[in-house]
Amino acid sequence: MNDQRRNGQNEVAAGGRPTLKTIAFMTGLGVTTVSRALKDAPDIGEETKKRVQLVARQVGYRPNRAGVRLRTGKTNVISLVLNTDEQLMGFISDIIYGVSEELASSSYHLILTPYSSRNDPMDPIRYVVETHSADGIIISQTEPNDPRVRYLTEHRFPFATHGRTQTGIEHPWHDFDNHAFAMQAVRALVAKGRRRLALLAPSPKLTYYRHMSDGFAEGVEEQGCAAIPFRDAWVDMPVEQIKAAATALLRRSTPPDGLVSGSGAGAFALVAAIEERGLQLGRDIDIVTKQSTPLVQMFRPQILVVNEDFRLAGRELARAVRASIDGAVPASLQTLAVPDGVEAPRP
Amino acid sequence: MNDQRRNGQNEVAAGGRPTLKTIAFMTGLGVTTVSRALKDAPDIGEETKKRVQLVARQVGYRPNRAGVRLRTGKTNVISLVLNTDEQLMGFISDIIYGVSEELASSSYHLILTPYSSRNDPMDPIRYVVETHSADGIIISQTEPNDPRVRYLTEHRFPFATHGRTQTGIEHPWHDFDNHAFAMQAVRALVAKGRRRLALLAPSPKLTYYRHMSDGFAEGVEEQGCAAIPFRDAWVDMPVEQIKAAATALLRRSTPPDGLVSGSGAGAFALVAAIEERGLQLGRDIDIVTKQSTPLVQMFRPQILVVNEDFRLAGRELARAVRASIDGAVPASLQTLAVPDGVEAPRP
DNA sequence: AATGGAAACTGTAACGTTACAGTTTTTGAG
DNA sequence: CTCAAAAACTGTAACGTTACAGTTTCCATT
Repeated sequence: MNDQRRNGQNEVAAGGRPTLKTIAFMTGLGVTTVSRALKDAPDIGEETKKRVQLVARQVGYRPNRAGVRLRTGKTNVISLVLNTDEQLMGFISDIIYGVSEELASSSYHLILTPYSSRNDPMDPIRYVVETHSADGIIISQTEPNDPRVRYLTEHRFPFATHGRTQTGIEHPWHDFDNHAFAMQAVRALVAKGRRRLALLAPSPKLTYYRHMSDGFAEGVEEQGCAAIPFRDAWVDMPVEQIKAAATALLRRSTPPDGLVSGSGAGAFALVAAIEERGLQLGRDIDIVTKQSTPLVQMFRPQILVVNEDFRLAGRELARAVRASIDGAVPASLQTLAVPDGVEAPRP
Repeated sequence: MNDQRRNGQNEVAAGGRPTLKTIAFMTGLGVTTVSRALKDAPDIGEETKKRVQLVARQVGYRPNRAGVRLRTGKTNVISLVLNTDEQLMGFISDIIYGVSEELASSSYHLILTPYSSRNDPMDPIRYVVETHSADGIIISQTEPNDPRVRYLTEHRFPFATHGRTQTGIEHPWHDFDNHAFAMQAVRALVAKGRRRLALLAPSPKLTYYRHMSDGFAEGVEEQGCAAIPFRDAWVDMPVEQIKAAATALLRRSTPPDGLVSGSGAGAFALVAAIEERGLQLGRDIDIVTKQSTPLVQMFRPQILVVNEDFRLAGRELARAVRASIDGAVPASLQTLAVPDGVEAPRP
């Protein structure tokens, strides 16, 4: 606390952590030389570099982030912007873990920037850009005409999105091929003899709503079967509501005999509605669902699943922002995860 | 990039964000005065404070974090240390959201410090303390004799734990009363006429394993019914394994007629095993489970649930570290969430 | 009119780092 | 032997902030 003695030449940084000054004193070199030696600059002698690096390791030197940040403006931070109103979105933790995994081997720290739907989704974005509290941003829940993408592009602020946009802007993104998923799902259901299909899609304001809906429509067209509209239900609403909508759907005079669910949680609601109605999975009706954890599948082995790997998404997103920060061109930072195909029911 | 013109007096910070210097120039005051005026110091005139604060608002001044951090040593960051190997731990995102909520109104940023079980759980802790990359730490998965708690206490580094310890150290924590949960569960099952009970508990190395097991034992004793050991299965293992263990349990010559599950995911595995065996929930057997999302309950309305609020946990933990950083005594920063009681089956 | 002291304000230095513009030493070409 | 140039190294300043030690101004008291 009260560090009385001023150690003029600051030898070993009385008690505190070692700094460049500490190493400079120990090696008899200048602070600048030490700094440059540690970053392997070309104008420092080989022998000197070795010596400096050895001493740095011995004293456990770690550059002071505040010093670097103040001097260079680089924060070494990546911000993950999240909507904290999400219910039940368990996969968020997988994305976070994926991002963490990818950043672990780098000098980047991961910072979470939350926002609530009650506020403007632009708020957290503006905050990060204006205060420069990170070098790059990862955003999710991308919309076709996403103002965040426009803003970040205009401000030349590095970012990557989970999901594509239709802004016409070339930006870094990672996405799951929901078009392919829906088509595969339709084909798998038709292969099981199902002819009247319905899709539990994502919220219409998100970009991938179109992808999945289009894939579904294309599959139905290709297979020549019927598409039954699934009204007023999206994968990201509370499961009770999905269940209610599914119950209504099954009560129709001509109910579907095949369902496609855009999320694992949604599948639970569908199964619940189906069984409450006295129907039997695999006999009267079939479900193909996306899943990120084997929960549904373990529970109802008859269910058909397509796996979506959110950890991978996290890794790809982190990789993309990093490259973007390093100046890579956006077009080279777009990756699409292609689904493995529909997994057959378990024995 | 190449900012040629040196603006000696730095009026409005050529293009960049405003700093104290900017405001000093605009008000004709000294930088020190501006700094002190903004933090409402006693030796600045009222009139001056008003003027400075007005100008600061007008130009959108935000203190530069790197500057503050370098000068004062305060990072304004709180680190949440997470094990990224966790499978299926959807509630993690709720804790994160809770922490975020609590920090949103403060100057703190939330940073995630991940680690893998393949490494030493001490690594991330040491990293944060040694590099001082945060002012406080939140840790979870607390063990009875947790070395992290010892280390942080020895280093006088502010922290809060999700779960208690048996270290004898007074430290800030938040916990759910798992003892009470287990007792309530037993009573509810007995009230339904169940007499042979088994508990799906957490991993024995975690502190709350004892709490839950003891509560269960006490309830069984109180109600004078039988406890059947649930071997080799814990709530945090893959659901397939839990299901397998549950299946084995139900095959015993004297199977349980009442089950207590320490997690919502675990309950799914139990239901799966029960139904696969041809038993019917609510008729042949009952389950009481903790849940953080209404997934299980919506799916099987017969199930009895006790709610655990992880957002609340996140908020309490954030509050505790914050207070700890501000110098509050640990004993005043310990909160126990008492369960609301067993929720009756839905109609 | 002198003086003590409170109130209001300010300049300097320092936190740890790196860009820049040198300076010294060594090397080798002529 | 000179001298230019390359190699190796260094000091200063600055990033934005705040602690500290002043300094100035003004007013009440003697």
